[in-house]
Amino acid sequence: MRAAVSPDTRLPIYLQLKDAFAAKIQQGVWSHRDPVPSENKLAEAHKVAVGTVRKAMEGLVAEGLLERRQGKGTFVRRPDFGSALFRFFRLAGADGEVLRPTARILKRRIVPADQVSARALAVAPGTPLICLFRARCVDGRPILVEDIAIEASRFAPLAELPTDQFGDLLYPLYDEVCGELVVRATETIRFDAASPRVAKALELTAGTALAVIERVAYGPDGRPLERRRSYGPADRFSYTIELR
Amino acid sequence: MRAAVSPDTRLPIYLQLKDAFAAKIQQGVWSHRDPVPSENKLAEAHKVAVGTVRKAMEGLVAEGLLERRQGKGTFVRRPDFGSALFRFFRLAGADGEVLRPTARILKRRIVPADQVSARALAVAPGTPLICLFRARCVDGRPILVEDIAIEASRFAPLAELPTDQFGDLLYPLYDEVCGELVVRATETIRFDAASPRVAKALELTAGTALAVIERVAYGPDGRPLERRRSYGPADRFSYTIELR
DNA sequence: ATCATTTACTTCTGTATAGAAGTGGAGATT
DNA sequence: AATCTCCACTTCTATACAGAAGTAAATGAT
Repeated sequence: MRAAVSPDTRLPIYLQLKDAFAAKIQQGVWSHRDPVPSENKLAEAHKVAVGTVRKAMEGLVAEGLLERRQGKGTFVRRPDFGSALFRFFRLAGADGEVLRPTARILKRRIVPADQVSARALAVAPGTPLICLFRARCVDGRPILVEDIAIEASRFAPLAELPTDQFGDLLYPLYDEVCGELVVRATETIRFDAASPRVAKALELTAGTALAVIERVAYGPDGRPLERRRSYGPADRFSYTIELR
Repeated sequence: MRAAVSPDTRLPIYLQLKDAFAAKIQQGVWSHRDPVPSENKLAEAHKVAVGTVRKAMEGLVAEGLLERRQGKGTFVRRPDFGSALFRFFRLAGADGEVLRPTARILKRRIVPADQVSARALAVAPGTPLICLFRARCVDGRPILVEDIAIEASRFAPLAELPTDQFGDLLYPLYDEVCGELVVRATETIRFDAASPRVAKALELTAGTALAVIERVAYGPDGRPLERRRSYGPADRFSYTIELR
């Protein structure tokens, strides 16, 4: 979120602290299993008052990077976008149970980035990308298909890994196999008619109305890691937001 | 958001304060043009420390009810949903200028609430509702049409007011003419094919893909005030969200 | 008259302190 | 062995105070 390149004196201390803490989280110095150092320890270590540490923490909590539990400690919150996409689509079982969609890689190619992908991923046009075509299924029926593009050099292991070993969730894979952590994403929703390729994968007829969700996922340093276009039938789409 | 019916002792002071302040905003005691009382004044008035007032304020700022400006004061932020709908639709002028859509009431009826409307508005089925059919236009061309339902008893003046005097924005009208203030809303997006009635009003052919945005707007006491269904052409629809 | 300074307000930052409240383990009691 | 109490730790609430920094108007000098 924050650039955090400059040492940033002249910024308030609590903001400097916040950046410092954010960096620790990004670099994995603060893991998500055990608590981060206590407010007292941090205050002492940085030679500031506890209240200042607290204020820095509060910012990170508000941004969703940290989570506080009274009596226990403060923990790194690891975001889980794995199932986030399915907010958009009604796929509750008949009795309202939570359905765990499975994933299958239909195709994997390595291609040079075109103009659009290059800009989305902030790389030079022509940079080699790993492009995945993936289906998300419930009860064996495809609900969603996705075009995924990641930079080949950052995700080299995924160019070789057998596609049937990718598992259902990509972001944990990115983390474990490539050391790339997704902390943030933007999504844009629009509507379109199904192309023959997508229609076939979704077992629909071409021209059917689709919801298209275009996501760009960012790493802790703010650089885009992945571009993903998800296609699903428009009549299953439903999304609620809250305005103030 | 908060129920705030109970006097709520045993809650932390700063939360009680927050509720108290929220009530002041809702009731219009704190207007949106001049600043609310300063932290010092409020602390003195409520016999608490300034820091406690501050913390209460911070909550309201986070919720978007207040806005602080250093050196000047703290102000009530009046939400403006008037143009919010148009976040969803690309209607930038060729040169990126901001377009001010106009509104025209096409039809007004008073009908008893059906099951769905009744539940959305939290009234008994059969309660008289004012139903408006409205078009939003840019350059004289309809971009959006809306079905609007409000409780006739709460909005009685609008049953009589000539429809050409409604103006372009409804919420200010609700406030000024009926004393009903919208502070919050939820919107649900889905996709559908155009019915003949809507298609005609939008000057499209029936069956065209539409984006349907269903909004329920709430007053300060948390009661639903308005139910609104907006229809626009799907190919102009585009919406971006941020995930964390 | 115009410009600079002071003054009086506001919110913002930072420190220090005290005790409440939740959590979990060590040790005593039953 | 099971339960209870106490203790050491955590975050949370609340207070008090000092000075920084932004804003705007009154005041004074040129």
